Amino acid sequence: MDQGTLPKAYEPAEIEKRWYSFWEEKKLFHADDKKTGKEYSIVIPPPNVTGSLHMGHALNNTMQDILVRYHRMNGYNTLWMPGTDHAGIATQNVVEKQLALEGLKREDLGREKFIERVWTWKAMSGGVIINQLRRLGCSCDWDRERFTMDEGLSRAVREVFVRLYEDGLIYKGDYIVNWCPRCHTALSDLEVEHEEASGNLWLIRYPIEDSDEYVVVATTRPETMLGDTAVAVNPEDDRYRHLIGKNAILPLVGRKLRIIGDPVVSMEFGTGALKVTPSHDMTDFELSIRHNLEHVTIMDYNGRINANGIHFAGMDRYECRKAIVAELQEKGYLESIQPYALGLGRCYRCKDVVEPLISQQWFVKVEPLAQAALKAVQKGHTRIIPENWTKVYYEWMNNIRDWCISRQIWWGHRIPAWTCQGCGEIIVAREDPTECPKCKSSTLVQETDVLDTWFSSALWPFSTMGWPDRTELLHTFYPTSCLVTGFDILFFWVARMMMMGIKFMGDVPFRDVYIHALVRDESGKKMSKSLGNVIDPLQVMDVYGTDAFRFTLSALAAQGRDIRLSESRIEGYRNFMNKVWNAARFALPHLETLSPEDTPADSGSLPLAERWILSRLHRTIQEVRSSIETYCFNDAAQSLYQFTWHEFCDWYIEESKISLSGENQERKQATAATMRYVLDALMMLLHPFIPFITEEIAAKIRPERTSIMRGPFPEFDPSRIDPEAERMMGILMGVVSSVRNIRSEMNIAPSRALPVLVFSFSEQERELLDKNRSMVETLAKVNEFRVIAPTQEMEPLRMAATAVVNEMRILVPLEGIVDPDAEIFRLSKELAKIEKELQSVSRKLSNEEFLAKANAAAVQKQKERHSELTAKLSGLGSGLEKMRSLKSS
RNA sequence: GGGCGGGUAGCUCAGCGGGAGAGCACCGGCCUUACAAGCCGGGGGUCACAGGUUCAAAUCCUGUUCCGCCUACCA
Repeated sequence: MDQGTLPKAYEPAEIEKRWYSFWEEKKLFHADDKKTGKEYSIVIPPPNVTGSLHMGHALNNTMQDILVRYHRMNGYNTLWMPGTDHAGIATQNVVEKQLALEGLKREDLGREKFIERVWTWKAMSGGVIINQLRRLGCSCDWDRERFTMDEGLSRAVREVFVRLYEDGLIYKGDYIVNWCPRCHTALSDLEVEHEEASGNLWLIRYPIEDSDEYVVVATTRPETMLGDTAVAVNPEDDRYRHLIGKNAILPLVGRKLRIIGDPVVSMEFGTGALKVTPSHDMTDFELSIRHNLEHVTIMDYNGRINANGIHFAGMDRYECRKAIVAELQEKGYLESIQPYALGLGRCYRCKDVVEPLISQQWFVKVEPLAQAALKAVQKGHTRIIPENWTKVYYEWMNNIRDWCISRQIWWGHRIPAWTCQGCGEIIVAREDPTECPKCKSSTLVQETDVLDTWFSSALWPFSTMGWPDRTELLHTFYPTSCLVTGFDILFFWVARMMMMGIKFMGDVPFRDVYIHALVRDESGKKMSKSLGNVIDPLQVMDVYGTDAFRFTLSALAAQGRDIRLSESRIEGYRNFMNKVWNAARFALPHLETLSPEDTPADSGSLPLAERWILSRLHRTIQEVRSSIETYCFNDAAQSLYQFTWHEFCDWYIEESKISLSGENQERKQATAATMRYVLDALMMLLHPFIPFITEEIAAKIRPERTSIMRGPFPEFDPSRIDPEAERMMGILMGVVSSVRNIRSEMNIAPSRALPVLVFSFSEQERELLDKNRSMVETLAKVNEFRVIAPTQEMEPLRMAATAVVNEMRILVPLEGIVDPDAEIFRLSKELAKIEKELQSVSRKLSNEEFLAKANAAAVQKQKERHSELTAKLSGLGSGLEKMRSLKSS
């Protein structure tokens, strides 16, 4: 309670550090393995070990922390499972870059040494992002931290692979895949990023065998013609129908190409004739299966032309393109070149242009898994929030293609499959086999490929809890309560967790999936290093503090809309932290006289301001609770901001100064008790959003309490809702505001006290004003406050400014203070506004249909408005008239 | 090509059937001892455009247009 030492401005750095280590030390993040019946659990979307905290992480984890802290405060046994992802390609790339600095390639080390090197790297740098999450205030159960490559999780991966294989859901074969010539690995469809690029459409003449005719094909990749094995046209196409069944001759190469008819060929595009390159194009590959076409591979894994490429062999793909075009031109095969915007596929890791290539890969047959995952959402076992994403989810699940899970890299879970050198048998096993079960040969060669990183991530909700063992943890916390994630990994990750969870746990992995927005820069662009538009969350936290940052993210996180983050917004919420801090600085010294058990009395026996603030507080409690429970974090943040600043600080604290500095001990006590109660509740309400500052203040409010992390979160108490108090405070605040307005518009110095005269028809109102006169006097700086019934003579007031509140007429005598022109101007402006409003209300009320069809409450409301506006109009109107007549006399 | 989201105050965005809101910026006045990172007051918007439904539309429906994102085998 040493308010003297509280700095004037909130200084987050030391406080954040101190509280975080306190929480960890006291094990306050710990979840109990044992089931209590009231459980809440979230598994973190594991960030890449190579990662550094970016805005996406910050948003994602702030929301999780809000949910987790909220539930923990509400008495739930709450688990937030943390960990990191081994991020195959990304991590391998990082370490390879490091090696490159030493002039080495991974091949120079060999597989084993290289992997050792990656582990060393992980030990040194893998904890960075975890500590950054701590910095953000995340209340994860750190003792349980997992890594997708650790022993337990690797066992889960292996178990899943074997079972899927045994169930016939994993197969190996030669298929066309997306190949990254830079990373030397296959990529799944999802790992290819599509972008538009400017290129050309080359039109090439293919002569028809035994004729003078030729057919013109269109291509964006002329070099692939070396691998053509057919020409396809649409069977409906009158231009080409007669050619189907004939042969074309591949220019430069001389190979005979069958001309086939297939409906995939679009008649509108290009020339309507398609060159078919089964080994280097997805569509063509499928055509080749349908029409039983030969495969000619012309490119190697480095993107260079191989021996099938006649004299182009050895060239790089782009070099070859140039050479081919030149030769086609020279020999008269090139019909024309048209500029064309084409879709380019790039590797999501290294951004190199992906080549479709045929190679031997492992696949998961996903359709049955996807159908189950789809049904689970349809049946409501998992809710997707906001709902519109369910449609996207269905769409994808229905059009899903088999998942290529093998990657030709070294860092990852090695595929548990062996080929017997003796008989060729493929062995897939949980334990490393020593001999072939078929021919007993002991020369077994393990698959060199590793699994797609997302394969292990797909198991995350149960592998982290100890599966395949039936652990108590799984029993207690699976299915998890909620998954919080961005839509960018809906397919990569969420969909696959659904499939695997249902398959291996027999239940969905989470009850809710909350999909939040993306954080973009001010102009709406995705933040990326290459664009140079990233705002670094760590820097933001350094400058403005973690709480301010978290509150900003919460306040901006409206469902279904991306966040454009601007620094001024963060600054605004930093100011809010300061406001909270100073409210506490004000309040704390006044709470010293209270005993620990003092609480506000029942609302019936409290002074008006106390009844009012308690009523407002409980409305806020209700709003915050329901907003968090519906994932409307921005609404919760807004309610809290509004209540704290514009009700508690602007009005209640200001008003409390009167009673706190007064002589009435009982009144003083009531105010202090209420203030402590409200401030304390406010810290609890704010805690999930801004955990540090609230802990610090809460500890000063009640030093006997060690932490508010375990709650209790304030309960809504309907008996505190007091519409009458709200109405009466509304009147008083209206009077104060109108006097302040007159003062400001009339250019009267704030230091100058004013006399005020109020005419009210209502005895109850007069009593209210009379009883609370000190509030008006203090807050509006009034030195003489008279409240009278309108029957009494108003004449003594020769010149006064007029305001109307709730049918009360408020007069501020201005004689000798100010130029009447100013008042005439002010009133005219105000009257114009009211007239316009009154017009629209009158129009409604004179509309028979409105009266007949609108609901009663709406009509009643308009009637009330009408009388209020009429009173205002007449009050201000007569003020204006008087001002005018005084002026002219 | 298909799908989704969005166009509301100078900027960033809430609101999504009955009186146009917030933060920042702007204008005027205040160092009123919790806070100048503050206090008090103020100005500012045919809610993209056009139709329709309704007693009533920023809010619901249809169309147009512009922007963003996702997805796709038109080479």
